[in-house]
Amino acid sequence: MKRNRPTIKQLRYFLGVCEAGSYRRAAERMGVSQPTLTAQIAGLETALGVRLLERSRGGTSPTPIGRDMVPRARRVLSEVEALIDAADVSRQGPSGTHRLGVPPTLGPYFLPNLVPELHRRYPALKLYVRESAPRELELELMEGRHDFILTPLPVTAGGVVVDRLFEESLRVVVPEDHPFASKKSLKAEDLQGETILALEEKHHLYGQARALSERLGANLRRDYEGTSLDTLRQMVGMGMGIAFLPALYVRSEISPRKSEVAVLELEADTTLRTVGLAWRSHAPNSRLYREVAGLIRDVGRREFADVIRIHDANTGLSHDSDTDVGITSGL
Amino acid sequence: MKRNRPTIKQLRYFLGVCEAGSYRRAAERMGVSQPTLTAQIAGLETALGVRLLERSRGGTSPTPIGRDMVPRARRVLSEVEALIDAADVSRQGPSGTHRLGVPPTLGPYFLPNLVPELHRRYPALKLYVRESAPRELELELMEGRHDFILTPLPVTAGGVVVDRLFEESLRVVVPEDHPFASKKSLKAEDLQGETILALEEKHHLYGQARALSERLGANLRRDYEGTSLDTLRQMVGMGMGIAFLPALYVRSEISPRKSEVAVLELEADTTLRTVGLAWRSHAPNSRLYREVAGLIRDVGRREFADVIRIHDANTGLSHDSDTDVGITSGL
DNA sequence: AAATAACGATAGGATTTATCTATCAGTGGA
DNA sequence: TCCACTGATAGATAAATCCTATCGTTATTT
Repeated sequence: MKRNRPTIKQLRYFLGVCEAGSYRRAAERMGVSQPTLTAQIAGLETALGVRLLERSRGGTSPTPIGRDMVPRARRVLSEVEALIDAADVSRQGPSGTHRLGVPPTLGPYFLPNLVPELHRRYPALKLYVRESAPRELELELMEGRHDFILTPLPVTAGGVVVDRLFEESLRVVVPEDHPFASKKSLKAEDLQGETILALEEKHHLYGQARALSERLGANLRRDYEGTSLDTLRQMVGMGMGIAFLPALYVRSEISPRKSEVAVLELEADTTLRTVGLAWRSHAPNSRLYREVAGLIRDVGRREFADVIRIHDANTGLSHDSDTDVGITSGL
Repeated sequence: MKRNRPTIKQLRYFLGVCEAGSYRRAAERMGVSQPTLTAQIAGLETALGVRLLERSRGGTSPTPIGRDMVPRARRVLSEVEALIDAADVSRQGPSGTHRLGVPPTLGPYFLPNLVPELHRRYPALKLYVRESAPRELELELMEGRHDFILTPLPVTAGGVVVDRLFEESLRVVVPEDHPFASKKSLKAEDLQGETILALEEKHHLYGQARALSERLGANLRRDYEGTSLDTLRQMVGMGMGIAFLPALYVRSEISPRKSEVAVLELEADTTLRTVGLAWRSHAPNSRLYREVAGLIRDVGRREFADVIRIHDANTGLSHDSDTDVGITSGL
C-alpha cells in the first residue's frame, strides 16, 4: 500500500463530495467525471490510511473521521487561496516588502519626504529601511541583505545597476564663537590651518573630508571621530573644530536660530558627493527600482532644490547591461 | 500561459530552495534532482504569475514577493501536516466524533455510567449524544443523522446491523396513598380496572403500556399523556393513575424514601423491553460499534444487574450479513 | 416480480505531468 | 584563462490524471 502525501486536488475533491452529498453531483458541479472523483478520493484515503466517506445507495457522507477532516481540509484550501490572492495582488503592481539600504547620513533626512509619496503611489508595497555604513551597503546588496540601496557613488561591484540621482553639496559648520560665524560663505583658502572633524573611516563622508582637508591645507583631526552626524555637530558646538556636513542634514536638522553652531557655504565646487540608487542587475524588480529613482528625483526637485543638484534620469547607465526580464510584467 | 493551481509539492520545493539557498543543495537535501526543482518552481511561478526566486551565481534567494510567500507556503504545509497527523492518530484506534442517538427514556439513566468507561478505553474518541424519540431514531440513523443508536428492538429497517444488548423490565409506579403502595409486588390480575398513564405514542414505552393494559384489563388513559418519564412520575404522584416505568429509570431517579410514589414489581415476565445497539451495515466503524456493545453489556452487568437482563453477544445477528470491510484496520 | 433509476466501482486507453541523466550556458575567483 | 559553481535545457521514461464505457448493487416504481 503506497502512502503518498495528500494533494490539494484530492482535498478539493473530497470537500466537493462532502458538500454535494454524492460523487455524481460533485462531479457535475466541479466539471470532472465521476470516476475521477472515485480515483482521487480513493487515493486520498490510502494516503491518509483512513476511510473518509461512507458510500451508500442514497449518496455519500463523511465518516466520523471524515467529518473531522472536513474543517482541516478547508483550512488547507483557504490558506492556499490566500496565497494565490496575495500573488494576484502582487501581479497588479509592486508589492511585497522591499528592503532598502541607506547610509545613516542620508536616510533620516531624505526618506521622510520620500516614503509617503511612495506609499501613495504603490499602496501594496512595503518598505523595510535599514541603515548601514555606506562602505558596507554595496557588499550587503550583493549578499542579498538589501534589495536596493541609496548609496554614495561610485559603486565598484559588478552585476549592479546604478541610477545616478543627485549631487549633494557640503556645508561648513563652525562653533558660534568662531571668527567665521558671522560670515555667509568661505573662500577655499580661508580654511588653511583649521582643524577639521570627520566621521569614522567607514563612512563615505570621511573620504570627502580628508580630500578637502588635504586640498585646502586644513588639519583633519583623527583622535576624535564622530559616530554620527549629530555627534559631529555637537563636537563642533563644543569647539573641538569645524566640520563638513551634508547640506541635506544641515537643512533638516540645524535650525538657524537656536543652535550653538553656524552654517556657511564653501566657495569651491568640489564640495559635493554624488548619490545614486543601486540594485542587483538580476533583480526581478528593476523596473520598480528605476521608477523609485524617478520618484526620488521628483521629491528632490520639489523639496530640496536649494541643497542638491538633480541628475537627469540615465536610461542606460549600468555596470551590467542586462536589465530586468521577468514575469512581473505588470510593473 | 497556462495558469494552473499551485500544488503542495511545488510549495514544498519552493520552501526547500529558500531554506537551502540554492537549487542544488535543496535537491540533494530533499532527495530529488536539481532539474526537478527547476521545473516545479517554474511551474509554481507561472501558476502564481509571479517571480518568486532571484537566481544568481552565488545561489538563490527569494524576491520581495517570494519572501512574502514563504510564511504563507509554510502555513499551507503545516495545515497539511496537521491533517496527516490527525489521520495518523485516527489510524491508531477509534477516534473522531461519533454521533450516538439515544431515546430520552434510556440515555440520561444509562449513559452516565457508560461514557467514562468509553473515554478511558478510547481516549481519542468523542461521543456526541443526541436524544430522539425511539420511533425516529431508526429513520434518523438511515438518514445519517446518527452514526449508531441505542434503541428499543425490533428495528425493522434494512441495511442495519443490530446487536441485542439487554432486556429491561418495567416497574409499576403507584401513588403513595394507593392501596397497592404497601405491597411489594403485584399479580397480573391485580391491575384489572386500574387507570394506566403512558407517554405519547411516538415513544416505544407507549406500545408496551397499551399492550400490557389490554392484556391485564386495565384502562389506558389517553387524555393526558406524559411527555417524559419525569412528568409521568409526577402525574402518578398527583393521583392521576398508575404507570409502567422502566426499571432503569426507577432505579436511578426514584429514591424509595422521599418520594410521593411507591414502586412495585409485576409478576408477569412480559413486562420487558429489549434494547439494542444499531448502525448502518456500511458504516466503516462496525468493529468499534460492536466493541461498544460489549462495553455496554459489561457496564450493565456491573451496575444494573438487578434491573436488566443482559443478552449474550450475538456475533452474526444482523439484518444484513455484510459486515465491516474497511481500511480502518487498526480497530 | 420485474423494470427502472441512481449510486459508486472498475477497466482500458489517451494524455499530461513528474522525474531522471546528461549537458549547456553564464559568472566569479585563483 | 581556467576552474568551480550556479541554474537552465533537452530528451527519455515512468507515473499520474482523466476520460468514456460498463459493471454490480440497491431502492423505488410499475
